[in-house]
Amino acid sequence: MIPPLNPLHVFDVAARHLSFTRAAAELRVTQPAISRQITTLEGFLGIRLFERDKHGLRLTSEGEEFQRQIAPAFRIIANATAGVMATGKAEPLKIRVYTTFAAKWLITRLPSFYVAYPNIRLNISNTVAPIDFEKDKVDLAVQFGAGKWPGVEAELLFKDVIQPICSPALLKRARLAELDDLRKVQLLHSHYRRADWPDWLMAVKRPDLLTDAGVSFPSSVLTYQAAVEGVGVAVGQLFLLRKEIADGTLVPLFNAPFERPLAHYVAWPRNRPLGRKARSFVHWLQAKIEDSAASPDRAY
Amino acid sequence: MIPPLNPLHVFDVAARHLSFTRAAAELRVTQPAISRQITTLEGFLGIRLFERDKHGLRLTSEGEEFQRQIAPAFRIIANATAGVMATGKAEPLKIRVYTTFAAKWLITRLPSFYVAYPNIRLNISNTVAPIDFEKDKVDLAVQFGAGKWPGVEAELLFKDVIQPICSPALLKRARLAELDDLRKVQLLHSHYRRADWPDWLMAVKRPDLLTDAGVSFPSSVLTYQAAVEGVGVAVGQLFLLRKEIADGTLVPLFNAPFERPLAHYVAWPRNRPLGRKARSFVHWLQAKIEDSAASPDRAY
DNA sequence: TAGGGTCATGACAATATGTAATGACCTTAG
DNA sequence: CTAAGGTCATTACATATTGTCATGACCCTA
Repeated sequence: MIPPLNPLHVFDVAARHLSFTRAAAELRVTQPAISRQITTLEGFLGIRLFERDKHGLRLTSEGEEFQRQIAPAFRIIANATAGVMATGKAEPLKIRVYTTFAAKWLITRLPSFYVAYPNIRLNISNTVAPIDFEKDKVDLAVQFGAGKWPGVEAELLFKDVIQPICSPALLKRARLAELDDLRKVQLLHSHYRRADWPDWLMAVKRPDLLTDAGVSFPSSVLTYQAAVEGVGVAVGQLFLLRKEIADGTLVPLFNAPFERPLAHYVAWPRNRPLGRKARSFVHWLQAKIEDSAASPDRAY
Repeated sequence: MIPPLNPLHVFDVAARHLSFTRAAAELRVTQPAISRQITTLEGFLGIRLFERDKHGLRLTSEGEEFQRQIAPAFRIIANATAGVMATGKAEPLKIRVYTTFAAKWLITRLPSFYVAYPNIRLNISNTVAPIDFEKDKVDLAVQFGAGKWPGVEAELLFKDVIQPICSPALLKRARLAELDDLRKVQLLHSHYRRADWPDWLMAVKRPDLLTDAGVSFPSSVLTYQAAVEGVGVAVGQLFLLRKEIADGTLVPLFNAPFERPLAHYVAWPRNRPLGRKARSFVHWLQAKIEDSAASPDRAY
C-alpha cells in the first residue's frame, strides 16, 4: 500500500531536521504546511510518528524505524531524477522573443542565465511579429500587448513607457527645444509599432505634428540604430534603451515620457503545464528585469 | 531534486502496464488522469518518457532506464508502510454508536468487517445520547438527526421510517385492527425518542390517541424487546427491525409507515482529516447498509 | 514577566488532480 | 473497405489537496 507521497516526503525531511520549522524552510513552504502534511500521514497510517511535547519534537520509535526505512527511497528517486535529467536527451527550452527585446536586453544578460542554470539549454528564436502558440511550437514567448490572450497564461515583465529619443548630435544640430521643432527632423517609425508616434503625440496633445514623412524600419532595433546614427527622431521604449540613455548615446526629448496600458509579458499556452526549466527561466527573467529596473546606470 | 511524487508513482504503474488505461484501472482513476500526470512528469523532467505512436505505447530508452531505477523506491515505500501499519502500535479506530444501532444492526455484521479488514482494530463504545466530538475523543460516530452539525462532516446511512409494531401474540389477543384499538394496549416509549409516538400519530392525524399511560425505557433496544415480549405497542425504526419483521417476531401495524426528515449518519469532526481506517469503515458501513436495504429477508 | 522560539488551528486562497465528454488515430473483424 | 472497439489526448469543468496568514498555546531563557 502506497501512502500519500507528498506527506511522506515531508515526513522524511521533517524527521531529518527534527523540526517542522526547519523542514518548512528546506521545502520552501510555511510551518503550518508541514504540520498539516504530517497530520495527514499520521492519520493515514493510524500511528503517531512524532512526539510533540515539552522538550520539542521527537520521533516515536515507530516513526524512527519508518523514517530509517523510507529514507533510501527518496535517495533513489533523487538520484534517478538527476540521472535522467542529465542525459542530455532533455529537450532544449524553446523560447521566442522579439528581435528588439533580444538585441536590446536579453542577449547581453544570457550569460548570467547559463551560469545560474548550467544544464538548461536554450533554443531562442526571434521574430518581429506576435506569436501563435498553435503554430510555433515554443515553450515560452515574450509577448507585447495588454496581457490577455485566449488560452494563454502571461506574467508581466515591464510596462511600455515611450518617449521620443535622438542622438545628442542631432539634438544639437536641430536645436530640438520644443515640440514644434519636430517639424525640422525626420520621424523614425517601426513597422510593428506604428502606434508609437500617434500615441505619444496624442499624449502631449499635439496630434497635428504627425506626418507621413519619415522613414520606417521593419524592426525597432533598426529604428533605434537609425536614431543613434542621427538619422532622425524615434519614439523609444525607455526600458530597452536604459543603457543608451545612461551613457549618452541617445537623449530623451521634451521630458515627457508616456506610459501606455500595454506591456511586455512572458507567455505560455495555458493547457501545457510549465515545466521545471520553463519555470526557472521565467523566474530568472523576472529577477533580471527587476535588477535592471532598480539600477538604471548599470543596465548589465 | 525530488520530482512531483504522485506523477512519479503514476509513471511507475503506467510503465509496468505499458498502458494508461490499465494503469488507470489499477489506480482507480480515469485514463485522462493518467495522461495528465505523465504529461506533468515529462514536463518537469523535460524528457519524453513514453513514445505514443502507431503501435500503442512504448517507453523511450530514458523512460525505461528511469522506471528501472525508481521502481525499487516504491517497493521500499510499500514495504515500510505495510510494516509500520502492522506494528500493532496503530491506534484502534474509535467509534461511538447508539446502543440500539449496535444491538439491532451493527453487532451481527461486525464479523464481516473483521474478515474484510483483518488489521483494523475497532474500539466501539455505545451510548444512548448524542455525541460531542470535543469531549468524546472518537474518530467516527453514528449520529441521529438532520445531518447538519456545526464543525461536523456527515454522510447519510439510512432514513428514519417509523411505524407501530407489536408481537403477533398481542396483535391477536388485542385484535388491533384500527387506530382506535390502540386505546386497548400499552404504548411503549423510548427516552431518547420521545417524539416517535407523537410524530407518528400526527402523521395519521390522530394526535388524540396519545396518552401519558404506557411504559418508557431508557433505550430503544429495550422498548423493542418489550414489544417482542408482548408488553405493548412500540413505534419501531423499520430499518433496524427488518429481521424481526421478516421472521414474524414483530408485526408492523396499520400499514402506515411514516418517513421523518431525520436519519442516521456517520459523522466525524471536520477539522481532523479522515484516516485510512476510518475511511474503510465508512465505506464498509455504507456498503452493508445498502446490502441490507436491498435484501430485506436476509438481513444478515 | 517579557521576548523569542516551538507546533497547532481556523478561515481562506491557490494549486493539483480528477472527471465527463469528445476527438483523432490505429487495429481487427465482418 | 467500412464499422466496431480499442488506444491516448484534449477541453471544460468539478473536487481535493496543499499552502498561507493570522493567530493561539506552550515552553524556554534572560
